This record gives sequence, structure tokens and C-alpha cells, in this order.
Amino acid sequence: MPEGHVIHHLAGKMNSFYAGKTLRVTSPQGRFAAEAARLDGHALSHAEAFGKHLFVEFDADDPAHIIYIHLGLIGTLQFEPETTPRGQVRLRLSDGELAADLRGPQWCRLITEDERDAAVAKLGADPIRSDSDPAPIWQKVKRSTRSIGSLLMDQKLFAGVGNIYRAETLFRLGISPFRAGRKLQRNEFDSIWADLVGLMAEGVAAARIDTVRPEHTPEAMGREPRQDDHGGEVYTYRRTGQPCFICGTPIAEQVMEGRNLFWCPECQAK
DNA sequence: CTTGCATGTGCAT
DNA sequence: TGCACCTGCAAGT
Repeated sequence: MPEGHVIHHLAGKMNSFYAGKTLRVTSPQGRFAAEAARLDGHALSHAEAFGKHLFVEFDADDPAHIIYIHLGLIGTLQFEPETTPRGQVRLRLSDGELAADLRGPQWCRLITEDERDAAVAKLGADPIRSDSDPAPIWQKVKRSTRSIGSLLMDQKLFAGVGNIYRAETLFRLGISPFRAGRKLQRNEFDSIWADLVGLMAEGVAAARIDTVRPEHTPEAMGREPRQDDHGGEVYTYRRTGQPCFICGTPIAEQVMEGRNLFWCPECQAK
């Protein structure tokens, strides 16, 4: 259940566990049996993430030697000691001891390097990648009549940002999700980008999303830690009706871009 | 046991 | 704008 930080975290695990190793590539459930057979017995050379898109490259003569995975809303990729597959394992990579099991992906395809480049070219700037340039994104945002809450969900602009980071970074900066892109100041855009870079880098390392500042943590405020597994400590995400940690106003909820948006009407009035 | 919802996207209307 | 897709989990019957 991934925003970009999870995909980058997974790419890192792929590289540390498997880079340079010859792998068994199988499809226990059968869905991707043909694809698996083409790469089975080859070495994984490199895994890399762009936004929410994961590319796992193999050393193989086959032109389509890159596994292109998108987990979608419910897909998972889990590393576990190799045992009999449980559930619907669509694809399994294994070095004989540790297996990477793919379940419920949005897609899983074999592609060529040119196709990988074309897929990457469709994405905007990824706050997690050091080679990202936010300048072209600002040029589009500052001309847009769309709301910043909508723009943040657009993968052609902010690659890897999802519903939690959208809500949380806007709260942290006190920006209304309903403000049009063209009404943003340059320094506000810069703040959003910088906040995403910091938050998402932490997310990659922790493999979860924590956005509350030290002064608002459960320990600092004497409240109970968040218990659900849908993220870490956050200000607004799925806190509808609960008091804002800063001003006490009930957190609001409204669908935007087909997803539930959460914000504080007081702290994010403008 | 059944239902609904979820860190997402693409396609049909 | 709605909906289909795919899985896991929590809440409701």
C-alpha cells in the first residue's frame, strides 16, 4: 500500500539482497508464468524506483529484460524466507533462501530499456530522487487554475506523492488544499518541495510515513500513539472529526481527485 | 460470515 | 465522473 517512499524502500532492498545474484523467477499463481520463464536463472543487475514505479533489471539477452511493477492501491512486495507460497503470489524472485513475493499489483510487465525510458519520461519530478529538478514543475503549477490539492496528486508533476503526503505537507505549511496553483507564491512552492524532499526521505528509511514535528509527538503532547498500520504519526490523515493538534478545530474531510482529503479548516484557511 | 474501505491507476461513459 | 481491478483488514451482522 504504497506511496513513492515504499517503492524506493523496496528498490533498496532488491539491490542489497539480490544485486549481482542469479535468481529463480517464478509465478506460483501462474498469472505471470510466461514473463517469469524469460528471466528465470538470470542475474538481477539493478533495481530502481521513479515515483511509484519500480524497475527491476536483469542481465539477459532478451531485449525486454526489465520487470516493470506498479503496486497500485493494494499491491504488496514482501521479502520472506522462502517457503511454500501462501495466497496468490503472482511473481516470486528468490536466491534460494530469501523470496520476494508480489501480490495484487496494478501491473507487472517485461519491458525494454527504451520502454523504461519512455515510462520515466511521463513522470514529473520525484522528491526522493537527487536528480529531480522542481523548476519545470513550478512553471506548470504557477500557471494552473487547478487546486494544489489536486496538483499534488498528479504524477506528471509530483511523482511519488500520494494521498497521505498531499494532506500532511499542506497541513505542515498551513496551505489550503483548495488554493489554485496560480495563487501560490514562489516561496510557498519551494517550501512544499523542500518539505516533500525531507518527509519522503525519512519515509524511505523508515518505510512508513511520520509527519508530526517533535513538539507534537504523542510523548510531547501526552496523548496515545497512533495504533493503526496505515501510516505513522500524522496531523490530518484519517483524523476526521478529531481535534487538530495545533488549534483544536475538528479535522475536515472531503473527496478531492477521487480520494479522501483531510485538512484543518482553521490552520489551513488560506 | 458479509461488507466496506484502503498509501492507485486506467478506461469507459 | 464512475467504475473495475487486485488483496488484506476491520467492523458489522
